[in-house]
Amino acid sequence: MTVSASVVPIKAADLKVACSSCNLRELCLPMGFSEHEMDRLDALVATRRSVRRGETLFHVGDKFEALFAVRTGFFKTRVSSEDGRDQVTGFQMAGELLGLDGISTDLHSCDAVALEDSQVCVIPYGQLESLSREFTDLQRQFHRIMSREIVRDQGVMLLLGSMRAEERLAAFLLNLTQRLQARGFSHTSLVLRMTREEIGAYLGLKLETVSRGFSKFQEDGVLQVRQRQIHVLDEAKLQQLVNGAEC
Amino acid sequence: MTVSASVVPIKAADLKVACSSCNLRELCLPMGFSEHEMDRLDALVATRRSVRRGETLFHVGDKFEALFAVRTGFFKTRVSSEDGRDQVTGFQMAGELLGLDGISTDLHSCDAVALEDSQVCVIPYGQLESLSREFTDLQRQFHRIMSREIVRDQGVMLLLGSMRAEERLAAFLLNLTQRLQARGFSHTSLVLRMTREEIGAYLGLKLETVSRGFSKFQEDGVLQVRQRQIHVLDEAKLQQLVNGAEC
DNA sequence: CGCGAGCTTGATGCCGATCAATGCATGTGG
DNA sequence: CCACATGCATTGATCGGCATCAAGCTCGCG
Repeated sequence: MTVSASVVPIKAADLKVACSSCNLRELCLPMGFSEHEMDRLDALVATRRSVRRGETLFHVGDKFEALFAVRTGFFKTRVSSEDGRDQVTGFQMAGELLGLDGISTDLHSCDAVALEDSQVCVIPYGQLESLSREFTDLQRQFHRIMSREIVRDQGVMLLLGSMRAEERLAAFLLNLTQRLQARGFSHTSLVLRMTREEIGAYLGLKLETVSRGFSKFQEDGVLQVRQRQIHVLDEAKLQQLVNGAEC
Repeated sequence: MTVSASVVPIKAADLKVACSSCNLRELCLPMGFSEHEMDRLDALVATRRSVRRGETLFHVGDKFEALFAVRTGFFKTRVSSEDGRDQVTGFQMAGELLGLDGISTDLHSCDAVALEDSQVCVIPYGQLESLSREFTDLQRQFHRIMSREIVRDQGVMLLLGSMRAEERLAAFLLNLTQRLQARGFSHTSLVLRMTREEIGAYLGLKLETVSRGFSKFQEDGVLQVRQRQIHVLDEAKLQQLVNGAEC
């Protein structure tokens, strides 16, 4: 696995960035752009920022100024209730956008926490708005990304509102493998970047239930689980589990 | 295929509409616009559509062409899993926007169903995009609305993932009364537009649990419930219930 | 080596689902 | 007007899935 556990000594605000040469350009904001548009985007996305494992990219209440595109690494976003329970609202990997929640009130409404040492591209929001008034394709792509997030959220609501523990876990794993596959990784083998507890906080389950789920899947020959190393042995059955299939 | 509301006797496609004279203008898309901008928006939002109670404004898979602003009436949006379980993803009232899910793939990803006879303003999406390239305020307001939807969804995830039945119900009721209050209605008295089953499908509960919740609140002197007519007797306690308060 | 964070596994209990019966309001046709 | 059907809501009894509580276990790391 390409675990870039490399220590990031510099705070890294001035690294040269170029969407046009980024290997995520077909997944990220510039999806399908012409060369000219890509150049303009390069001017917009001028800086990167490094975030160490365990640190937050932004907190609830922070002023919103920019969106962030994950370049390397892995994040979770989370919201909390008054009495301290948190809900993980998503896990973000390379090419995915963070910070859309902040547009609404100019303040972030969730925390974004790096689950491993990560780098993000900083997209100053005011400039994105200006540029998207000029470039239809950028405007369109940006709107699609926001809408996609809304559709994703609908899926999570369906999961949380109507699925049983094992169904949720199966859906979670399939979603991860599909996104990893889109990034050129195996769709049968993955390393979880988050703890059982974080998976539980995402799926509305306790960590013990998540753990039992993994064990059950292993017994049933659906997965091979070794700590955070997961091998999908029977993808079809995993898919059946997501729907209402009995065993 | 798009049966939708085509059965409506008065197709109501040619009614004259004007955001500038709409009493929802401070809640809806044109929030805070200048007179000039309002005129341009009037040109954009040229038609209305009527939807009868029980009919759908759009279905999963319908081509996305326009957003809809609720003018009168009440809607629910819902998504369904393979095996037929549905999740209600939201309830929309006057001044709220429907259809944002469709931008992502040009196809709607949920159903929007009228819970009572309703009217919506039709906002052709292509035109909205064009106009928002010209008017910064429209662009900004539109982005805020999408972002607000994402933030709302985070709140629903928190509810579904971490709250108990009565907390969910209390949160639901408070949310409704607040939105009604913003529209000039009483915040202590409301008529539910949806069945217990629909509330349950939104909150991830069965209708019996919702019913028991109402009864419990009534016993505790928090609510007075008579069918769908609700009176909030103790708003503070309802608020406590939303947080983790033992009672 | 020993510590601690994270994980697994078992025992028990509770919340909400399920099953079932009844109540209540509205509507419809005789 | 009544008889009856229908859709929605309430309430009770029971059941089951997941939370909770409680031990150990594993592995990475100082």
